[in-house]
Amino acid sequence: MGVWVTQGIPELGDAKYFLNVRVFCVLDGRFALKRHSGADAAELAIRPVEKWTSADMSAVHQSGLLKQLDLQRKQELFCDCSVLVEGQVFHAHRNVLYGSSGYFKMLLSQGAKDSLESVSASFDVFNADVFAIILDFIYSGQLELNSSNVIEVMSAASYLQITNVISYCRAFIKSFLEISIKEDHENPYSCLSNNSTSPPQDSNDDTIEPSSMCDVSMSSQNRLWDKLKNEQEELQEELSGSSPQPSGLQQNSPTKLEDEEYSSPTVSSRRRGNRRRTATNRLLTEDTSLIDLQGLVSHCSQKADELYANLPSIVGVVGVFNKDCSPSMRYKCPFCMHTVKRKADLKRHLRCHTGERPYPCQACSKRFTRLEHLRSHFETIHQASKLVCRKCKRHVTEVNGRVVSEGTRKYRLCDACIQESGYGDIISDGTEGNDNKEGLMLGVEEDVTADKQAPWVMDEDEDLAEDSGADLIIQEVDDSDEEATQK
DNA sequence: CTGGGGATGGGGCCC
DNA sequence: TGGGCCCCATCCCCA
Repeated sequence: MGVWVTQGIPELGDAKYFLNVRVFCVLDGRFALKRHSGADAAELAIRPVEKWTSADMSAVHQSGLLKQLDLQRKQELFCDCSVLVEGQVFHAHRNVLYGSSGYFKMLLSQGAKDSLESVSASFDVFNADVFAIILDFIYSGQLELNSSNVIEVMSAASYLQITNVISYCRAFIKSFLEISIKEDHENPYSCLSNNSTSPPQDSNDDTIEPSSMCDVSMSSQNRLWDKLKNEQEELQEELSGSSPQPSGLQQNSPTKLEDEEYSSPTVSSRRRGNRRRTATNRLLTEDTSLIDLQGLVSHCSQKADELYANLPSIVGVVGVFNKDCSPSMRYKCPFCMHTVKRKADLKRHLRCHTGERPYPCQACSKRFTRLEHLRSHFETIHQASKLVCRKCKRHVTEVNGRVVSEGTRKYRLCDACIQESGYGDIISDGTEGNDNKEGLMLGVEEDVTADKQAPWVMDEDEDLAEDSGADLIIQEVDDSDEEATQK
C-alpha cells in the first residue's frame, strides 16, 4: 500500500482536466514523481529508496508529517482550535491554520498568542461543506473542486486568504471554461444565441476571460457565469435591501469571533472602532512606561507589512453589478464587509484593523494613521494655528492676542483673558505659531527658549520625511530603527 | 446629568 | 497611486 501525496490538484471533478500537478508516491520503497500536464500524466522519476535524493527525502518527510497532522486532526488529538461553521465544529491545530491562512494568521496573532487556551472562531459567510474542503486541503494538499463548488470554495479561500486555493480555483475556472468552449464548438447545436447574459467585460483578475466567452450561451461557462451573476445579484440585494449606503451588507456580520470584534464602517462599527482607537490611544498616551510601546508599534507595523505582502491579488476584489448589469469592481476588506473603490483606500482602511499608526507626532509621541490627521493635530495642539481665544472664544490676531504654552500644548489667548488669568509667566512670543514650524525645522534661532528646549525640536541633522508633512516636524519613522535605537 | 465644543478617526473623492 | 480636502461620526472633556 503506497502513500500518494499530491502537490496540486489530482482530479478536477467533472471538468475532466488536469492542471500541472506533481504527484509523488512512496510505494514498495520506491519514490515516484509524476507530473500531469493537460490530460496526460508524465512520470518524471521512479527511484528505489536507496537512490532517493535529498529532495525526495524532504518531500516524503513533509508529506508524512502532514499526514500525521491530518490524522491527529481527524482523531481530535492535540487540537487547540475549533472552528464553528453553520453549527458544525471543526477541530484543528492553531499552528497549521496560522501557517496556511492569512486570515487565521491575523486572528491568532492578535488573540491568545501566548495563552494555552483553546481558540475558536465561527463563520457564517460560507457553509460547512466548503470549509471542510478547505480544511482538507490545508491538511492534505488535496482540493476537491468541481464546477458546483468552485465559486464557494474560491470565495471562502479569498475570505480566509489562502492564496494557493485561490490560484487553484482560478486555474480551475479558466480550464473549465476552455473545455466548455471546446465542447460547445464541437457541438454547434448547443450554441444558442442569447446576448442577454453577456459576461463582464471588465475584471481585475483573469479568473474569467471575457473574450473566451463570447457568443456561447447556455453552455457550461455560462451556467458558471449565471451562478456568478446570481451571487452578485444576491449581494446587491443585500446591499440595497438593508441600507441605502453601499456598506449596507455589513448588517450581516460575517464572523463572530470570541477574541476579536470585527467592525464594519457603519455608525455602530465606528463606535466600536473608536473604542478600539481609544484603547490604543490610551496605551499610547497614558502610561507608556508600563508597556513596550516600541514593541507594540513594531508589532502592528510588522503585522501590517505582512498583511500587505500576503494580500493576494484577488483578495478583496468583488464584483458588484450596476443597474445596467455593467460590472463595478470594488475592493473588499478581508476583515470586515466594507468595500471600497480603490486599492489605496483599502490599504488606508486596513490600518484600522492592523492598528498601524505610521505617523508619530514628535511633540507628544501620539501616533496617527494618516499624515493629514497628524498635521491637523500638530497645527491645533502644538502650533495654536486657530486664531481663536481659548477662553472667550473670540477671534484674536497677532496684535491683540498671544500664544500660550502649557507643556507641549499651545493655544491662543486674547490680551484681556491673559491679564485676567495671570498667564504672564508662561506667555510665548506671539510670532510663533505658524511661523514657528519653519523655525523648528530649519533650526532658526528663536526668541522663545521654551521651544528651543522642547524635546520635540528637531536637529538639523535629523532626517525628515520626504513627504510634504516634513515641514511640520512630521517624520515617518521606521519602527525597526526606533526599536534598535531604544536598545 | 447634560449639552456644547474640541479632538480624533474614517470614508469618499478630487487632483 | 498617494496626498489632500471635505464631511461626518464618535469620544472625551468641561462648564
